Amino acid sequence: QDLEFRSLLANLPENMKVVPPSTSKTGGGVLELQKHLAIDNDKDLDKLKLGGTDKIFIHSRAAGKHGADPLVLHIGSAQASFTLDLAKLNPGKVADAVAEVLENPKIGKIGYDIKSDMKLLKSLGIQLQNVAHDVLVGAFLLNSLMRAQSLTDLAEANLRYEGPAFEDLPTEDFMERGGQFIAVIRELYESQFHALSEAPKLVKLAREIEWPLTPVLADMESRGIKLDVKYLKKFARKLEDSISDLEQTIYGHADHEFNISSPGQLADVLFVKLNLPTQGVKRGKTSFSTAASELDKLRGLHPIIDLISQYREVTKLKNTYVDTLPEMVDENSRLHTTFNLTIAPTGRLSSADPNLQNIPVRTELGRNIRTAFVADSGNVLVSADYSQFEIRIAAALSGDKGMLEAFNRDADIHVETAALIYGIKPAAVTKDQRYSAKAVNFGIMYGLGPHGLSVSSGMDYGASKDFIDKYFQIRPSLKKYIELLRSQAEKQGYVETLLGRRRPTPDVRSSNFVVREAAYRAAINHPMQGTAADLMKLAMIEVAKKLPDDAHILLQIHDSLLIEAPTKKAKKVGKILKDTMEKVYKLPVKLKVDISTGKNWGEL
DNA sequence: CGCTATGGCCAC
DNA sequence: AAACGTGGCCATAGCG
Ligand SMILES: [Mg+2]
Repeated sequence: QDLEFRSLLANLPENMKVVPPSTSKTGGGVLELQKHLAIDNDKDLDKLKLGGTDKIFIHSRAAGKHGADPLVLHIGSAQASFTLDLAKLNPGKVADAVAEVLENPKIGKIGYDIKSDMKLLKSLGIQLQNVAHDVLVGAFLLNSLMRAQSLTDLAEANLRYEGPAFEDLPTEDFMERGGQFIAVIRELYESQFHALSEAPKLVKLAREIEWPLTPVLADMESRGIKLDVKYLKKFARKLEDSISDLEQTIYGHADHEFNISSPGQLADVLFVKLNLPTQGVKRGKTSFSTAASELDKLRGLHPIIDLISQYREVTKLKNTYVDTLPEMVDENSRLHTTFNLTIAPTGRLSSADPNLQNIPVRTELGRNIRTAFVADSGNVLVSADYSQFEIRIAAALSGDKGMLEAFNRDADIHVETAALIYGIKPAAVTKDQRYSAKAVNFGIMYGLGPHGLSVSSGMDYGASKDFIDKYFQIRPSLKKYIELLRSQAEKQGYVETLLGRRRPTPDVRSSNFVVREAAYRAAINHPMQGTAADLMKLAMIEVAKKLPDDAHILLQIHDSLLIEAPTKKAKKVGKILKDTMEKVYKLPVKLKVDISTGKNWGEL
């Protein structure tokens, strides 16, 4: 009915369903629909004609995750579009019909979330070449604060589309509206092409980073990483025993059973039943906080505190990782994450379902989970970590002489910072002094203030203020740089990374102090976190090009890459990684990458 | 039962 | 009221 002759179509044989060019009324806007043909039997595949074009538009749907069990492929040029019923068509014949176009590096591919299309095509044995534009990523580059990201959201916001949603459609409707999908993607592309013409840095960022990164991420997600499920199940039983013991001891101290995982019930036990002091303990909306930072203030007052901390650590590991990850492996015991490109305004990737960017490493107990991530037989895992990545970038962006000099002679930046602040020689810096300096080196990049430092360090407010003042005395360029960012956020309305990735800063003009200051801190952090993210992406593209065919990037964790490679090639791969990553971009600061190799991730 | 808010905590 | 940035996910609790 959108096209006004649905009933006519319904009475035609499938292969006669040719819809002529038309316009589709969609409320305020009008979609320019091209001639469209649905193909659901192999002999009609020869009707698929996309020749004589340098761009094609695609969109697809699969029943399974990561492109498994493909259902539909919409594919179109500026003149005509086609819908392939992949459930009915022979996969080999589909591949024969479309590979010439999809694998042709001279024909640019344009879509919405092309990474998903690429994974579907991979499952058909098709390696899509030449990502020319992704309207999801394009919209995000133009406004990285954009949260409404569905195709319908984009069409409504940019094309004045007011028709029915494109999401949550029965497959039948998804197929029937192929012409509309292609038309919306084409019109969003045209709209973004125009908008980007006024932001040449974003065009370059897209062309040199986001588009070439897309196939790299699709490969990483499709390949997955092997999990030793047996090992984790054994670890689960250990944790279970530990949890039972902790529970019984905690109930003993409380004199009754309660749900330790309920912050409300726990607060009741601590502050009412056991009468522990609430002075200096943070208040939440509902009750006194029982967060780890608050339990620290009560440690030593009662043996139950330490038990609760242990209970939290063990149940966190068991519920979030040990019990969950084995449920998510494929038939080859491999885990497939999804790397999202359009969540973090700084340009970082995020990882979800499962999140493989937050696998524990800090505690001995937690590191057991990393041990369960293993190389396939005959292979090893190779990790490559940028050392002090964001702080080095802070030095480069601010041009701070002291920091640049320290990094360029490979000094320990936290020791150097402590020595300057305390006015002593680096060799005389104590562990505590280094620890304080480290907290500030990191904190400054997040817009840390005296209050925050006092809360996290235990120093009083005055001492914290002195410490930060001294810090800026020894890093004057960094202070100036932060002031510049605050001013840019306010006067220009956005801040940007070295490569021009923008973050709009509307909230620095908020009348609410909390909202306004939070916006300034995000603005300060953006160029450092974002430049690191940009350079890591660039490194991934280069690494993927240079690795031998039997070595593969599996994961990216912001400043590190995890690679799976044949044991025999581990050394060679390590060299490629270190060399490529350290030289990724010409900066006034040296970049340093540490390489490590092992059979599992816990060894690295 | 699914959705949302809250408190909490894992990573960089 | 909060005071340190970027994420994702867990259990609990309340609601319709
Ligand atoms: Mg590191």
